[in-house]
Amino acid sequence: MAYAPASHRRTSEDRQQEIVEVVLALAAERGVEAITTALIAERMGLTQGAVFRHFPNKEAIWSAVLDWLKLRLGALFERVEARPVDELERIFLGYMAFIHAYPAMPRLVFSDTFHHAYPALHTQVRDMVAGCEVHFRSLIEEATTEGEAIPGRSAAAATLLLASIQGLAFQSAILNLVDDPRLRGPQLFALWRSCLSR
Amino acid sequence: MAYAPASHRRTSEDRQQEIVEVVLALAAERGVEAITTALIAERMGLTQGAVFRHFPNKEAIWSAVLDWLKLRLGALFERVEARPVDELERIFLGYMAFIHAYPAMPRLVFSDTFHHAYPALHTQVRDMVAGCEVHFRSLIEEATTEGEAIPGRSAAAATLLLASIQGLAFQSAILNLVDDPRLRGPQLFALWRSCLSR
DNA sequence: GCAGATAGTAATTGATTACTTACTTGTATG
DNA sequence: CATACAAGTAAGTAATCAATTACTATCTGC
Repeated sequence: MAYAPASHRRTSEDRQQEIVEVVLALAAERGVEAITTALIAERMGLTQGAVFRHFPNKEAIWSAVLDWLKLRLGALFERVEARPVDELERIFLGYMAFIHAYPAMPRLVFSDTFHHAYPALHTQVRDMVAGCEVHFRSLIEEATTEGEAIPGRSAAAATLLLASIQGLAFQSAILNLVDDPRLRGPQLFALWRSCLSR
Repeated sequence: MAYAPASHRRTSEDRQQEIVEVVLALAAERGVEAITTALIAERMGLTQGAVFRHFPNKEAIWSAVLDWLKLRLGALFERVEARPVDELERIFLGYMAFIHAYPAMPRLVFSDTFHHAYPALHTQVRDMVAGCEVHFRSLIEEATTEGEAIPGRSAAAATLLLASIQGLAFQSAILNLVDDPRLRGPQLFALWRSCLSR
């Protein structure tokens, strides 16, 4: 009777992907806090209860969103440039572009609420960030062996690079203090690079 | 009958200060999300309704907490060192100490929830951060005129310094990835400084 | 074409939480 | 000492929201 037409009926797999997309869009538009199962359903043209046909609970939704983000961000870390410093610049600029395209990511990652509500997801995020720093450090050490960076600075340099990414993400996605982080990227990376080799 | 003894009765001014302290402690222990008026009251040995004798609503509580943080952080920006780079180092290390002492600050400031729920407070935080960057930049320009920094880098250098503070605050207060940011401070500042003067 | 299985609805539930209201007690002051 | 006010209680309210339940329509494989 008041049922949606047949075309509205999709597989659970499709709906799961759709929910992830809707959550990313809603987080970008209205923030992480605003995301309720009712709002997700409304965006999809479904009723609130239908959401729970595709995910057992809200934590599972966040987990799927996190998986999606990890997949996308993970692609950024596949080696492209031969020279390690070029590779670091590519990743840095890629991060800026990602933050710009998906403000939901920093908003989710910076959400204290999120980390307290879902300890398992908190651990995932922490491991992701820690892994990123390790990757930076190994690239910097590679640069050191090639004579492009002076020795003994790789740990601090990796921390500085990672922290500056996070700080810019905060200023962009949370504070709306910088409209497009991509514009700041090249200048900032150049400055960071100057403290590597001198 | 079940009333608290006379000693428990205090002035509203005292209670306001007490509520701010309790909120800071609760945010440090259990995160920003966990803070409810019932929990605040419990910590003070009062009933939940009593909280609203001292603040008209929850936004006013957050506003008072923010005022307290601004007062404390503001003190950090009073000029102490003669040489601008020393002054920058003092502020940087002071920030690390503040983050360590009051994890509630980054948790509040990074909270997307907070910024969406209270636009007026969001603006205050944004202005605080923007002001901090301006202050950094003017100190760096001062260093430039004294020949301690090469020209044309003040804006990027200020952004890099501020962003690295914010990134470390995130790693410390949200991710629990670094136990004591004060230990990382000197090394990071030294690295940042090296890119000022080349 | 029929028998599951599955995606959907509609309504409800139970927990949480900011805020209110009516009343009570302590305290300072003239 | 009386009294007015300020700080507190106790109970309740209205709204929100994740999750459940009982039922229904649609698709798919045999």
